[in-house]
Amino acid sequence: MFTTLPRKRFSDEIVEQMIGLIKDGRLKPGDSLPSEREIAEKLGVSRPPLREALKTLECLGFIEVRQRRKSVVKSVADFSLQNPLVKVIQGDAAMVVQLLEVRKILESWAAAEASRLATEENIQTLETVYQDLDRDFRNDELGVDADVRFHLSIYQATQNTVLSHIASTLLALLHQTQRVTRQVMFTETVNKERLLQQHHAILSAIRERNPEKAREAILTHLDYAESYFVNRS
Amino acid sequence: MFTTLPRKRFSDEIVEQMIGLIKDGRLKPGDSLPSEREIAEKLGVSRPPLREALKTLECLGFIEVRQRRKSVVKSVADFSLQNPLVKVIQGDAAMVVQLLEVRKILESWAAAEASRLATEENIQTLETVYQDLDRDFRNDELGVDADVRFHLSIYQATQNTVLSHIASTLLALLHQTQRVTRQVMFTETVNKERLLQQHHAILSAIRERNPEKAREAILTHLDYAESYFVNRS
DNA sequence: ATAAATCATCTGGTATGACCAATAGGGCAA
DNA sequence: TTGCCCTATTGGTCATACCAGATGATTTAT
Repeated sequence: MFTTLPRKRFSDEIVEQMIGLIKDGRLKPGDSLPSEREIAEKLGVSRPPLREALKTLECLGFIEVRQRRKSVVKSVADFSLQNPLVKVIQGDAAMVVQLLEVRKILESWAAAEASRLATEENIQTLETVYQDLDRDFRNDELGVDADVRFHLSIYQATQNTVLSHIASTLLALLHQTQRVTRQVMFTETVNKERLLQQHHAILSAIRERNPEKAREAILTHLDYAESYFVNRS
Repeated sequence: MFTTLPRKRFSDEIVEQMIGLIKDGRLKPGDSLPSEREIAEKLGVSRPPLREALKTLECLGFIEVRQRRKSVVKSVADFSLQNPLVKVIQGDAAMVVQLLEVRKILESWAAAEASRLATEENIQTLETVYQDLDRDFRNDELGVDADVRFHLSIYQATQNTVLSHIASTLLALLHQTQRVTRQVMFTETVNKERLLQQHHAILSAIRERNPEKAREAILTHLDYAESYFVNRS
């Protein structure tokens, strides 16, 4: 007779509504949100539930909340550097290896698929990021950011949004662990050259639209990273 | 000289601390947390930031917050049915296909790996879940829960925690969309038989420790699901 | 004695209003 | 024009209060 009313928490409803706005394009990446007080008033809720909703959205990677600045809508592309899940994996060598394993599976497929489906724009992005990586290395920087962006760009070139979203989570996990590994790695200059060359191979393969080559290039790269990590531990 | 103090938000610190407790095993899946007021007092913070921390933990899949009940620690295994990300994918046919694509990649690998690494316990779990699925079907239920558990069990049998965690997110997305698809699917009884047989094939292959067969069985299953979904849309 | 109804208590969800620290932007002074 | 300072505004936090529903023990009726 009567359908039970949802009685959902306000925060969840707000989350849904805002995701809807983002999906519809009424909120675009880069847009900044009004202040919390303003949003709360417009929605007719108080700040605490609103803040919980923002927390959730931050957690899901849709927005970035910055102290004393307005929150901004992120692109799914922007990986969340402060993902708390990082804490789970950090310092756990076994998990780093497991993470690499998962990356091998997904990224080898992504590279092959990107070779087929990448748009000109996707390839342009990859080239740019590669240049950034090259510059970072020459400036004796670790280039972790550029590296993560490079791999993320590959995922995006598959035109698979779901995959991109998962990848951004995975790579955020990577971001922290990388920093330590690389510091050791770069005590030998040759490693830099090798890494750069591996990335170049991946880029070339995708540009040449050669799926098999791209897959192999990625696997070579990840195997190299893994062997280095395993030997170090 | 002086290291800059973190000045992190309380909520983030709480999240880290609780994840630490879970990692250390001092909080085990199934344990119920004290009440919010109690935790807040012990931590020396007020409820709002504490609640934001709990929101984050819920979002990450570590705990489940239930109205008027105490929050409980979840196993990474337990997929969160109310994952807000569901709302993004829901009703978006393109994303459902993308999701299936990602599952093919991960799950075919997982099935093969499970065939190699599954413990006796893992296989026992799979058998039990398969029986549940069979029972549900015979009782004219949709068996979405059992289905999700079945596939999740395969991921867990790979002994890769990172993968299991990702999978639980993916399968939570699936959970909602499945319900609709199946209702249509089961208007024809033959589909039930076929699904059951496909699951049995997967189970058998893993039990026989035959990675290639397991991989093929999974792909057959997912291809079947995809074709059904694509034709329906 | 047992089963059912009752009620105080506890829970999470929300509201309100206040304060803090740090930033951004405008106005002021040089 | 340039550089500094001040203030309004922002997110982060606290304290308190109230609500509605679940819990569990107590009381009541059988």
